[in-house]
Amino acid sequence: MSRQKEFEREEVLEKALEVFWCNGYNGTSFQNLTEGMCINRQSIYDTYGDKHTLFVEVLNHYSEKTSALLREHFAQEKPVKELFRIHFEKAISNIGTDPKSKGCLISNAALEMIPHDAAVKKVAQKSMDDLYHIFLDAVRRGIKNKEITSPQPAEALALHLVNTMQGMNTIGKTISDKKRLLAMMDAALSVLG
Amino acid sequence: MSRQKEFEREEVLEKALEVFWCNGYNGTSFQNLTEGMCINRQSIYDTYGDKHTLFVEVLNHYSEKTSALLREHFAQEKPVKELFRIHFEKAISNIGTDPKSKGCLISNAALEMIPHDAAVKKVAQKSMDDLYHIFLDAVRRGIKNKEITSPQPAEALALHLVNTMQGMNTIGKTISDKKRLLAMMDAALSVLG
DNA sequence: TTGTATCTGGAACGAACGTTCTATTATTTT
DNA sequence: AAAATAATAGAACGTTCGTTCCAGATACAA
Repeated sequence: MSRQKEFEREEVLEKALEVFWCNGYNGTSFQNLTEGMCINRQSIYDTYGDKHTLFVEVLNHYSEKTSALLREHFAQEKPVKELFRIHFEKAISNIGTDPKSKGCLISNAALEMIPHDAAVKKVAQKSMDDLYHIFLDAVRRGIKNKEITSPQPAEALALHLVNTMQGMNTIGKTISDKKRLLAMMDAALSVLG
Repeated sequence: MSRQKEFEREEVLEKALEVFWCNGYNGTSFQNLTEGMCINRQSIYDTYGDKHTLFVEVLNHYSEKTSALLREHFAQEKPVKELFRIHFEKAISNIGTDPKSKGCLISNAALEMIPHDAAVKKVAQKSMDDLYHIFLDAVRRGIKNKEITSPQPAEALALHLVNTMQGMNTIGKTISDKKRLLAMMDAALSVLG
């Protein structure tokens, strides 16, 4: 019939992700995209639609990828509290290391575009909900194992941990001292008992 | 000598604040500003300089105003844990009520403009540091009073509370269920002991 | 080979952007 | 009255934006 696609849809999507992640939505121009994605302007429109459509697809891709990784992480047969500790430590180690301190793409998009953008809000809600339920399952496991002794309900503990993650995304922009962040993490995790 | 200023510098600055708060920096056009500030385009340039200079002044103004209010709040002679509870409850009650869920202007600016904007980063760092020290003083008071029994160091507890505030700014964009947020707050505050 | 679809480069579109300039009117002090 | 500053309105600046159109080169299936 016809010529085949020469680039992998997903592969190029991740390049777009990188560009949006560095500059935000409004801060990213189409020229930034063509340069970063290494394909022609017209090919972007043909394959992904306009800028906003592309951005929403990028958000979805990012959300699904990070959720899958997180599910894998919490599927490990280790003590739940250790799994949380490892996860938070990873997040902290990214803060100072990442020279651009990009943080979480979804949170960045949420703060930049909600409440003006319904599509972005929908993705962000879904992503936040995924994160919440992964944490909630882990917390419930910890309670069942009697690892977690806090009298707080599992739902509240899970949401607290989600909140702690999101908070680190913000204060990581201005605080890069890992010792302080690790001590803070200890305090936040001490809730679990 | 000459004609007097007809508008109050600070008063109009707060109008600019409202506009930036609703739309973010990149999302705010100069036309938005002239309409929102109710003064002429040229008067803005004459009085506040260009868009970016104006924005930084707005950020500083907001930071100083909120810090002063917070200092007042924590100067009250009430149990420290109650003061924290009241403060967090206020933040939560703003989330659902505020139809635009604008959140904290500084955090929004931080996530939108850091790491590209050094001036914004500086203001955000100062603002975060102010918040931290107000919380830290309160925590220390609580420890001295033996209200706070947690073995965690005061610095870690204070940073944890700052982090919880910042986190709420993000998850408030997607979660408006106050019952869940209040339960989360209970979990976060339970760290204090 | 022919038809169909893909990729590329470049030009062009109208619109919006931040900013500057000019001209005019208004208000106050010397 | 004269001088100086403030405020207003409107036009214009050059850029950049997202988007569209076009023409030609390329690749593959029928």
